[in-house]
Amino acid sequence: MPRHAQHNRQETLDKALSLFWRKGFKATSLKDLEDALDMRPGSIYASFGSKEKLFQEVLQRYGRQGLVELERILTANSSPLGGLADYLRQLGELRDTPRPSHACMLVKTLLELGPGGQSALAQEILDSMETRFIDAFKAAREVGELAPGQDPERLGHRFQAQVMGLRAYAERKIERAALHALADDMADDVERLARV
Amino acid sequence: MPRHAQHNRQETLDKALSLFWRKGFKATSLKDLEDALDMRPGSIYASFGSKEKLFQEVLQRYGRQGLVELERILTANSSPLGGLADYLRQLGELRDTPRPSHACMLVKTLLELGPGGQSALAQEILDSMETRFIDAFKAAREVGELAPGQDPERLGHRFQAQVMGLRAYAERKIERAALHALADDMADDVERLARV
DNA sequence: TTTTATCTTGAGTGATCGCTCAAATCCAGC
DNA sequence: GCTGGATTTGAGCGATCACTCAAGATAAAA
Repeated sequence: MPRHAQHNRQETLDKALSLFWRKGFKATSLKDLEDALDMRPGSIYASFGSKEKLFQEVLQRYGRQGLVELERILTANSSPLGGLADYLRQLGELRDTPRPSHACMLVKTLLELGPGGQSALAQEILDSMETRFIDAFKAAREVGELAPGQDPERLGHRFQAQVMGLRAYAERKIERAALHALADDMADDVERLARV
Repeated sequence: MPRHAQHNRQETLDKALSLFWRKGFKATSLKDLEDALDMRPGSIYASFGSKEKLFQEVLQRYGRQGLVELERILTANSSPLGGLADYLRQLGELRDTPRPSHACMLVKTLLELGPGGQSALAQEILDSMETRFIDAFKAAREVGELAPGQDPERLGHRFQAQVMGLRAYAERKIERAALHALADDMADDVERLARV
């Protein structure tokens, strides 16, 4: 009996993701979304409830993709420190590919909406990322790759701050090569943690 | 014959700075400004021209204050690398004092308004900060504090990215002590560049 | 073909946006 | 006290905001 939905939910979320990532939450108007999603306001609200709920769903999607990508890189390298270094080097290639924004959407959201309320989900996802970084440093210690005096928690916080800085830096008008150099310097420092 | 202005321009700019720094450009409405500045729309527009021009003027003020503060810390330390390390350690105290936001207003602006157009001034000021960092590293090299193999430009980019990351990190719900530890770790690394 | 449950439409809601301007207000000089 | 020129006021402008809902469109079931 039912008429089937004309829009694929995942594709629609990807279009919204691109828009929100580029313009931020407040600067993205319903009009913008109508055009990008090729949906009229009624459909958007029937599907997602509100602009805010749509944004949360988009954030979830962005976060899940980011965590998957991180996991991919870490498991592709048998060395935990090497995996973390690879992750940084890959961020150095940010400017090689067109993207809605070079900065991290989670950080953009955190800075736009403040530490409370609406950006709570962004912070949760950032916490997940950081936890994964810390786990990698713990793995490095257990494998004997990391000097025993090093604290995985502190290294994880530090790594997270570096990633946030690198990606915010990438949002500036900067040359491709300079970003590569910056990311490589950071990656080299991570690998320098390995005891020789 | 003229009636003298009722508002002090610098004090007014400071109030606007607090608001814009906390809420960002788009989320700060004229109504917010009217309340915070205790001015009616006509006065605001007579004094500053537009919301955008007011924001630019506020950015200038923020940038100048930041550059002065950086200069103060660098010149207070006879060692260039020590001065840069001090700057980082002082950022570790961000959460000890109440502020409109713990994140850097220039980075918030860059991420909110994108790399083009309206945030051009924010990028210029970030460039000035970075140039000052690079000059400090150059000074360190000339004093013989820095190993000759090190490139002041790259170190400056790296330092800038670290500061951006640290301050974005500080915007998260994080404990005071954790931010101190993070800043100290970064500062120690800068001082470790000194040849022993 | 008709029915029916679901999805989509888009004109229109009240609220708020940045902003304007004629009138009111104010104070220094006469 | 009066007057002239600068400042301040605030009602209100058109545009846009997020959002609603009655009506229309669609396709599977009867």
